[in-house]
Amino acid sequence: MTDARDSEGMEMFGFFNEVGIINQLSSAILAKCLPDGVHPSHFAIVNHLVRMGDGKSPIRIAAAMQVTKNTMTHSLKVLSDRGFITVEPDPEDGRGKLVRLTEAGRAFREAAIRSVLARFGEIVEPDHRDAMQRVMGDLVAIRKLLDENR
Amino acid sequence: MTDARDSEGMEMFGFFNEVGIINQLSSAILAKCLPDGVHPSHFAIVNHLVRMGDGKSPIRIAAAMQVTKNTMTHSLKVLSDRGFITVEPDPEDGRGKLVRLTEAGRAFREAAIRSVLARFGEIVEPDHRDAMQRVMGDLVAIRKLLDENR
DNA sequence: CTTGATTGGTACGATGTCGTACTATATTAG
DNA sequence: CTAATATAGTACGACATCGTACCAATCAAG
Repeated sequence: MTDARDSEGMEMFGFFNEVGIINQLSSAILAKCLPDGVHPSHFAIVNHLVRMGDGKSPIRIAAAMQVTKNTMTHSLKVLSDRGFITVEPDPEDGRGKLVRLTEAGRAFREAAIRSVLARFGEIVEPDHRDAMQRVMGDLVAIRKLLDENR
Repeated sequence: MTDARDSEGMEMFGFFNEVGIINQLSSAILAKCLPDGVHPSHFAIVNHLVRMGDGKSPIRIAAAMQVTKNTMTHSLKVLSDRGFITVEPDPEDGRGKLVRLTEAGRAFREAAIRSVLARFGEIVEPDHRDAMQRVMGDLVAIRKLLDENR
């Protein structure tokens, strides 16, 4: 293995390392803004249903959230127990179910977003907003690449 | 809440979302390149010890890996059971321990890096390497920001 | 129509990570 | 020197996630 190859590889490791740490730290901050027992992944599901519309099947949500259907079954149970969603059989497909938001779910999302934006507003300065905007294009390209090679 | 603020917030969500997905997909790819039972976080510990030098305490490694000391205790047990490291009492501090790499640990790291670089070499093209290099500076700045506001 | 293959969902166990609580050692204050 | 505090590590339980296995319903081939 040549030195050139080695350093190329190390650059990739460095990139994924930074991404991992940013993900971990941002998730931790987000978690502190949510009620006890509500995980960032649960918030992400509710947020997705508000933005993309509810009445979707668990497996479609799982695909959108990039988790397995097992995980989605578990997460939906948590959200259902909290009263944030309802899960009912799909009348058009005996195998499927349909997930719908409740008013409590929408209210939870509103409150969570207010809390999270307030917290990140304390932390993130205009420079960093610019940086995020600047890198988005490249990040999306890299995400798509990895997604295609899953 | 104004529309302007809303879109700013959504941009931040978008950024952290992309970061989360990239982290998840890259970790999944990395995991497939490692022996059964060896988690990416375990590889990261061994890699860190090779690059930064071993003979460190668990708590220092935990800080470097951005995990709790609980998690590090567990991970070190896995690595120790595999024979990749040794964990011995620190002769200079009765509370502490010192972690050292074994030859098997170094060999494991070499093999893992070869395997991972080969796999990513199949996937990542020069465009993407450039993109990673391009965004590194901004990512480091954002990571440091979050780290300071932990 | 019947059979085989595919798909949506669940059950169970394993694992990584975290939070709280605890022990043992070290450090500092008085 | 003694007492209070801080630090390193472990024990235990909780939880999100995954992989394998499984069931039920749909779809496709004949």
